[in-house]
Amino acid sequence: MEIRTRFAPSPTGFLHVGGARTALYNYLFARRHNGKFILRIEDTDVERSTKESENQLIDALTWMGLEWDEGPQVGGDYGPYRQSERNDIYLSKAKELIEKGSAYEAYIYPEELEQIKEKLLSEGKPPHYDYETISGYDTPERRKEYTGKGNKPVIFFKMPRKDYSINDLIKGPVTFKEGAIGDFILIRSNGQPTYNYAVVIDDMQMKITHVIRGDDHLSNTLRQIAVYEAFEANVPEFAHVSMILGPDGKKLSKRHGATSAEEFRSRGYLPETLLNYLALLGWSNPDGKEIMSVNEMIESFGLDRVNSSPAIFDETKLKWMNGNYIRNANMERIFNLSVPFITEEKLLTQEQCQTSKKWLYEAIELVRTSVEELKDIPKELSVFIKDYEIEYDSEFMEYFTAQGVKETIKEAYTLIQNDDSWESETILENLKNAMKNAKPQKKSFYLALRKALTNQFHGPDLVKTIHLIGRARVIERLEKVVNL
RNA sequence: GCCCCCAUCGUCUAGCGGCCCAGGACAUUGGCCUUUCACGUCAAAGACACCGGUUCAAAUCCGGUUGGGGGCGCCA
Repeated sequence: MEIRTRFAPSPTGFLHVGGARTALYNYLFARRHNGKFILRIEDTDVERSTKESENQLIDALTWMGLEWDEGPQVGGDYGPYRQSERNDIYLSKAKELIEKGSAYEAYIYPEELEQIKEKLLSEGKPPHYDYETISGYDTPERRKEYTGKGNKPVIFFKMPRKDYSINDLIKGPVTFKEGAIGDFILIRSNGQPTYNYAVVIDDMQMKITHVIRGDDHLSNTLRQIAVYEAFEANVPEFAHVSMILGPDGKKLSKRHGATSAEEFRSRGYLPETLLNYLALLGWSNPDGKEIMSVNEMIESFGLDRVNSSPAIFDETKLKWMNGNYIRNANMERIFNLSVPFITEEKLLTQEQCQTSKKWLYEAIELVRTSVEELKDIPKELSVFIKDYEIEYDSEFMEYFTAQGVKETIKEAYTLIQNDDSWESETILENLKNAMKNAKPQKKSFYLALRKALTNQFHGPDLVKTIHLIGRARVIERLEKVVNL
């Protein structure tokens, strides 16, 4: 049988990292078994769903390379893949359930439901609806009055009184005792299906074999299997992945900082970083490998190695991993990805980036070793670009007045002035030659020189830095020190 | 209140009864490399929540306690 998984987000915001991980696991599982990965948009909540966030979701998924075989944009044999376009299906299937005696219409108002619940709660009883109570409102007069106002009846599911259990692929056996929940709504008064109903209809019709989703849906599973059974349909396998928590151990939310794939993207995270990190947040490769390509993940992915305990989202490791990927990625790609950050910071214009591409390329290649997010590239680059007022502070003077340093800098100044080639190799030669006579302590000389040129004591390779700052500015700055 | 889930270094995890006085990765600390910083590299420190069982033997199995998370919507 073909393995079919789905990722079913509701378009009510950005793509949360938890959702991204769920999508990843679904994708990996499907690919691992040569199955299909389906994207379905769960937009039954007309109030909160927006086309804009649907597009955002699709963008983020595309950015991560999580290609779906069926869904919006690509179509498929089991569409439509947007719940808002499947209303008649939900309605007709609900009618089926009514005929089977598993569901019933109710002519009740939301406020009345609320009252029932409050009353039960105040009596110390669980706030569950049941047919006996709800049908009490179903009188001929009531129907007339209710529909007279243009209302459509709400359709309730009649929850069977029995135990249910599943064998979750991650959690293991889970049993829900009889009476855990009461009757629940299938179709709202606005004609829209509720989540717990629509999911089942869709998963059934889309022939989903494995439902891999967040832990927060575990309790919902009870309702859902009841609906499957009412249709006498096969229940899919379930795999509930644990939540992602913030550093304080609470469910990861916006107050913890960046939580969406988009935010990480805009900070200069590479998609492979996010994918790799998220894969490891709850799953481990059998041979302990940590840095993995998506293909390597596909080859070794299995639900049996997905951890059942919640995980804290640790940006520290994410950052390290991104730095690692930035250093090892193709340089041309890093160049192209860096340009937007550079122009955004107004460090250089788009034109400048292209006309001095060779120079910029070299500069980025040099600073990429110390960067963890691409958004830090401009800051690192500024030392080669901006003009500095050099402060000849006491620390500088210490190095500058050290034995032989001043003379060597003078000598270097002369040699550099006569250097027309301006290649890193010749710059290095010049510096070495400059040291020959006065023989300064290497460290003092380089430190003084660096400070005189960049106003900093730390930075990337000095020779390359000199090369990148450019001959004119180097001479200009050297001139000042020499005349000190 | 009721139901469900979870519990190994600070963090992510390996471990599925003896190979574990618990292994790896990030972070931390120290060394090396180096003109500095970074990278890289080597090393150190650092955990089985607690209490009872079962067993010749438990991080691993069972029960309880505690702690954490999720759910109990005409949200998904």
